[in-house]
Amino acid sequence: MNKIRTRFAPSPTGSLHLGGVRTAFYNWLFARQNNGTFVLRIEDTDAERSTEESAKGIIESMKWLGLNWDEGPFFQSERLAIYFDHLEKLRKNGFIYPAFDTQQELDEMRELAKKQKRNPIYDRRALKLTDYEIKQKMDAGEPFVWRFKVPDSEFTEIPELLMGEQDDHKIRNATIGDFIITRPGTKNNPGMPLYNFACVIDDALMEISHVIRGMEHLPNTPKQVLLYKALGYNVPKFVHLPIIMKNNKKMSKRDKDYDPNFPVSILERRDLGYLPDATLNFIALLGWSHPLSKELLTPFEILENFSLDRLNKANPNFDEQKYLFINGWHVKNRNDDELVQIVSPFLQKAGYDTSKYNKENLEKMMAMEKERCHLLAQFPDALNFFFVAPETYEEKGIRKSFYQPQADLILQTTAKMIASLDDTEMNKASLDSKLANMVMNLEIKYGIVGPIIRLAITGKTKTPGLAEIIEVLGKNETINRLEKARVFIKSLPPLPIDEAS
RNA sequence: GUUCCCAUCGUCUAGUGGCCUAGGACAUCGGCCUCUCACGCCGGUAACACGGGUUCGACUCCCGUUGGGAACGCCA
Repeated sequence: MNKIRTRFAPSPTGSLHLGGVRTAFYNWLFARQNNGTFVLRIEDTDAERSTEESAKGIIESMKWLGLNWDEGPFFQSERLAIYFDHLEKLRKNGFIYPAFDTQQELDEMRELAKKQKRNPIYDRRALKLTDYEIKQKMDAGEPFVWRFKVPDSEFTEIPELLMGEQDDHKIRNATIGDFIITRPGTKNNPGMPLYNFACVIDDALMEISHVIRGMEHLPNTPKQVLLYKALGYNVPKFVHLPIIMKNNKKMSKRDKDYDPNFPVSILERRDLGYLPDATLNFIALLGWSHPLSKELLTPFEILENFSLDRLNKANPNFDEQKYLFINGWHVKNRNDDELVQIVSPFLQKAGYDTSKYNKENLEKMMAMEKERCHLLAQFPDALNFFFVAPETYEEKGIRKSFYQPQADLILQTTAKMIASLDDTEMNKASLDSKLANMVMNLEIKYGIVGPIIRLAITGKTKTPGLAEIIEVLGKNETINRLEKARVFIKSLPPLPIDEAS
């Protein structure tokens, strides 16, 4: 059996998007799983739209995701000589012909076809040109493109593994039309190869065994099959993946109509605090399922269980809530020290001085918040009180807690209790019992005491447990904040009568 | 419009003729846990688009209808 070789072949006309990630991932999985080879190829024959920056972004994205490739990255712009050799071969063997039609003529043809309610198919007018006419036009320097002459045979068979009938499906050649394989050029200045042409040559030369790509390429496939055959190359197997939908239309990088909070660009997701493993996990599930329906998976578990015959054919819908949920799961399954590494940049970006705390305390913060934060970008807000003492207190909390008649007493008692602690008692376990003791002696319910202390030291009503916060915050800082809150409470105006109840 | 593709809870899906009074997950709604929030746990609501066949039997096979999507570029 021949070796499995797959490829990911994006065009560098923008950042890598989530749909592309799935294509890349499936190709990567299939290659890795079969001990095959995964090739990265940048399809940059469109000089106008391609940018070096995009290519770099794609490569950076692939690395960040951990989708390592074995060969490449190849750039099509560096392989032009190869394409022109093949062009010459096709020309010699009579598979292609030059067409001098102008843009306007083509537009008119399309217009007419639309009016006649049929598919716009080239009418082969250029084929009627005599050799003499062609020579004259070429010598005169008229620009032309090369068109592939679709054979008269009735069908083109596509070796498609996923879509369509179980048997290879067949496309009627009459519906294909003589397609263009090069951009306009002149006799001495050949035009750049077009997608269908360059792609086939590269896939053939790189001995790609399985072309796994989005469904939008299905209509290109019969043309490409024809090209493989004309060139005398083996036709690979094709797998056309259903299209990922968002709000009932194709999720696309060209669609400028999307919510900036939910970017399609993978690098932008990374900057929002989505994890590579989570992204791969979520995206893998858009069209594939684990044999035991497991859904929270590491890349390794996906690799172990992936198979082409568990692919789904219907277009999946991109569900942000599920992506977020899966990200949250991966966040809370990270080790605390790993989290310190990846979360610290987010804290620093928010202006917090992480050097205020040692590694151990930073890890404790991660432990406190990792079950609460689904995105890395949520950590700064969640941990802000560790870096900045509260300036204000949550309005709701003030009414509910600080207006309690015993509030000042509670804070005073807490401050005294903390002050009495020696360093060996500044840990979660003893703090928990000291706090419980104190509450017992106070003869007030923890449900009242807790929120008051919490508000005083964090300014917030929703935080992790008190003991762990105090442990990390330290003795002096905690006492300072308690005293500051007491001052604040004393300055509080009396509660309006109608709210006093 | 033409060609092609697709069709199970709101969403992602399991299901390859009897195991299905259709399973799981997200979301949602109750409850438990609890110093708050979150996590976690328990439970509820919720789907085989429709119509014909084939068959002893159809979510599963066939045909049609309807619905959705993609392509129709001298982009990839």
